[in-house]
Amino acid sequence: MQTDSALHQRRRALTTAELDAIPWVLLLSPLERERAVEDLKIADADAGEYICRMGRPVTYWFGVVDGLLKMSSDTAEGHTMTFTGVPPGGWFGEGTAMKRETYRYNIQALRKSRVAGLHVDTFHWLLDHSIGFNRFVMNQLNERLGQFIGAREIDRMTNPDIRVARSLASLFNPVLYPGVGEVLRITQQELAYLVGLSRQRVNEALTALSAQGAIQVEYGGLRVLNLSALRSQTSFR
DNA sequence: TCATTAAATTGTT
DNA sequence: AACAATTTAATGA
Repeated sequence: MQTDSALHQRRRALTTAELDAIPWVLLLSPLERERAVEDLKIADADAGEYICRMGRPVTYWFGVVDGLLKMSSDTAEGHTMTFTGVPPGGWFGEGTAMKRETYRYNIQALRKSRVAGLHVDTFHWLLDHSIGFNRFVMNQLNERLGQFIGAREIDRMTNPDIRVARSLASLFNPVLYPGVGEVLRITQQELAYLVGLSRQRVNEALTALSAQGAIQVEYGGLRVLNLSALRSQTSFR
């Protein structure tokens, strides 16, 4: 398996198309943008590869350009609990980057992904100079707080159909993951890993949601037809 | 560009 | 966990 230091060695500069996939770049002034873009690096991560690990010092603020990542944490009992998936357009680690602490979770690529990184020093420089950037980060923190509260409720749900629906809804969050759009590229196997269910059970849940008209199942992805229906999924069995 | 083949993903038991 | 059916990606003429 590749280590995150190997990831560092495979960095390169970004193409314009990749820059377009980064939601906060447009919020910067030309000067700020120049400095940020200069520092931005991108790397390909293979499936299963770690982007960052718990306890390691924060060196980068990361974002997903393409692919799908898994955010998880190792508990004291030795178990691994999955927090959430991170689809394209998602940036994470701003809380720990601000405090220059160590990562509080593991980030692992669920499939081959392209990950962008901004050095913490540049992250702080932007916080000190750019109002647009501050707005983005604040909005990000606020939105994620809401998502984590929602995630606690999801964990309490025993009904798999609801768990799948609510987890899907958070992956389709347009504020946190603007790169997703109408169709989320995710296989049923990947979703199963995220939700912690078998692929069969996920498939069953997706069929049910599809029958309700909330989503449309496609090959290698899912299309949202009714996001609020996914969010407000309650017990019906 | 098209046809063939391999690989990935899905639906079902 | 295993299977067949379907879809996509890769290959090479």
